[in-house]
Amino acid sequence: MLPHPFPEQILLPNVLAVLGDPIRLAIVRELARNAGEPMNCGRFLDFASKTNVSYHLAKLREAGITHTEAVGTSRFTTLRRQELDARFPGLLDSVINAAVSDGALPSLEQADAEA
Amino acid sequence: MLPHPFPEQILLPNVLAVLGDPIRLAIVRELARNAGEPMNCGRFLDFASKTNVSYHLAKLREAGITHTEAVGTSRFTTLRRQELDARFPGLLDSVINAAVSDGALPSLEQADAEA
DNA sequence: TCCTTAGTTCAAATATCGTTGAACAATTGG
DNA sequence: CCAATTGTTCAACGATATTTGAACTAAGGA
Repeated sequence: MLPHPFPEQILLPNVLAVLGDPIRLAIVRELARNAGEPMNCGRFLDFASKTNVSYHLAKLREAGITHTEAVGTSRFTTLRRQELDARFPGLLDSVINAAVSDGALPSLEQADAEA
Repeated sequence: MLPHPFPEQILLPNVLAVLGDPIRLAIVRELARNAGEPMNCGRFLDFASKTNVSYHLAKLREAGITHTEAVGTSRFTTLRRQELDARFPGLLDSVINAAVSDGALPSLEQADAEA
């Protein structure tokens, strides 16, 4: 459907550069928080505008960090955990762990707890 | 001497963004290859021009990834391993491991073997 | 069919980044 | 003192990246 890089096309410098943005890091943390549950674009509207979230999700997908699938009018995004782990062992875990304990990143935790 | 951020000033998005550059990643890999041995700026001239290496080393230092100390006319740079490990456990290791097995990055391995 | 929902695409503006050469400072050695 | 070595700083340029609003597509429901 949407273009996704093959595992061998996923490049370390690009992955790091794409993760090196607060909004994208917040999205990745949110994707990891309830691992496996696919999330649509609207899930991240607290982080940025609709059009901007779309831009950042495209960056994540093009870097090979996420997988996005169209279902109806929605697009469900998940982390490409296994592929990233195979290509760069331990990298995603350590980034997520660091991001989870980073109070400076935008978060949905609180809003979620209230729901 | 030169300005270095304190550990609590080292920010995850910035660390990732700074690591997300092929030249800086090659420098970090080189610093890690013979861990502990401080290296001067000239050590990296195969990666970029003198002025450009200086620029990238400053980025690494300002992000808190490296420590640079002036000795005579040279400046010796090392990785801030312990501080980074304490702040972001496993991150540096996984990045270095991934970088080591990345044939696309510029390398000094061959030149070194001949020496 | 019409309207709403979900998200993308485009062009434009701004900002930031990477690279270069020239000029500079500081230390070392003859 | 003079010259070579080591590396930084500066201004400039070109290339990317981020952000925005407006226009657009596609699917679903009333």
